[in-house]
Amino acid sequence: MESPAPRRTRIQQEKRELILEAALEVFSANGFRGSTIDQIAEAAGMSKPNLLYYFRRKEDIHETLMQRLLDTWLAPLRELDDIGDPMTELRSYIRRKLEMARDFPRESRLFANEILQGAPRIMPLLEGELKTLVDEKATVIKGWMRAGKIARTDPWHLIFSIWATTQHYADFDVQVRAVLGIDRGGDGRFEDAARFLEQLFIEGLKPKA
Amino acid sequence: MESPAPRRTRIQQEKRELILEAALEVFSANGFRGSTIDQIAEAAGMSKPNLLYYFRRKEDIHETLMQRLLDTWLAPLRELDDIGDPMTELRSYIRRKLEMARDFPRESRLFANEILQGAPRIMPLLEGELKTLVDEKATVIKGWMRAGKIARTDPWHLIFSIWATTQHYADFDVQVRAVLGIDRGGDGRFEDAARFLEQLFIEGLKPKA
DNA sequence: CTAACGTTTGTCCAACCGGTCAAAATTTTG
DNA sequence: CAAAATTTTGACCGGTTGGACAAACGTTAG
Repeated sequence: MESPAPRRTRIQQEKRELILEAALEVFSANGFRGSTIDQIAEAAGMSKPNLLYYFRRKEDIHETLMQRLLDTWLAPLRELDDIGDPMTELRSYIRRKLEMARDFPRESRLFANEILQGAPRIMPLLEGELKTLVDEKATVIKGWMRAGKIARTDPWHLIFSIWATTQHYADFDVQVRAVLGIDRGGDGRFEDAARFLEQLFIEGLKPKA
Repeated sequence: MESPAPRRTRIQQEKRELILEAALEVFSANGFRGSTIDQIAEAAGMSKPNLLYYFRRKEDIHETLMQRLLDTWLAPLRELDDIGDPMTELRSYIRRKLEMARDFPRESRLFANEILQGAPRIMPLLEGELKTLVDEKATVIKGWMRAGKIARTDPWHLIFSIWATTQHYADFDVQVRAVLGIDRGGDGRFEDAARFLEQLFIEGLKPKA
């Protein structure tokens, strides 16, 4: 499956890292087809042929980026665990996801771009790894519902709604800022969002009687 | 501002419509830069020069599409009115938005694509028309809160969360279907989503004591 | 010093893409 | 029918882009 241990020098590691950082910047702002190798090379401070020495094809950069992305992107959901108090667990999950939207908006946009285009390069991962993980967590949530800890609803759509509301602040950032205006669209918007989402989900999921 | 009444023949009207329909299909699937005039022309069943006879530049097609889009896209929010019961109004708004995600996913994706790229072509509209409309509706919602009809929260973020959760089912459709799997990812997913969102928002916004 | 290896760059190419143009085909009008 | 106006197309152009390549540069080890 994977190229077996591509044995790389320290310089290669560093340069590849530099390129990936530059590519994340460029891809997330312009999409895959909207980005050129030249742009990435310039952002990484090297010539185009030099960049192509480290990544043979434009697609290779994108692929490497996507693979790394998925791991870190799903980390918060993996942490959602059965041991703590359900409401607390959900609140932390929402907070962590919102923090990721705030701290890693480029990653969020890269991912959104890929899904919007129909996920041509990561469809197997969605149907495999992602589905498995979500199904597993849905079972956990169902347990909480059966135990009367949170209100009964559809766990899958609950997860979707958390993804949607939190990632919205990364993917639709320009719209959020435009609507909030100069005064309310500053750094405080994430705290406002956190307060609102916490209230919405906590109240919306309180077990009924 | 606008070209004054471009006096078009019936054929021109029809062909332009045909092109716009084809362009919506192509743009929403590949983004602006990811789409070629040839693709659109082929989807519209005509040659590239012929298409360029009706729209001089690729950007003109996109611009026309975006202008039309915004009107229909904001219609549900415009309908949100002060006269009815607040909870009923909000529930209808959510339902209408979700129906739009179901019935016009291409429009939703076109819009998402534009925002993701930083909204280069519609920024003025976001800061102008859209912000004005949202501010106006936020005032209405604030009135409901003061009257004790719904819980007190941030009206802007409430609107954002409705946008995010409903449009998610259009923009991230492939992911939703991949995660739900064959059995649960069929046509019923919108009804499940409607039920879940209704519960989340209704319970989450019930006035406290 | 020099051979070997890894790195960097200038140059080039073929494919693609947005858009032009003039001529041909078609439709409309008198 | 014939002239005028509109619509359609093939051929073409200049700029961009992904990628190839060989030569140059630098570094390390014998």
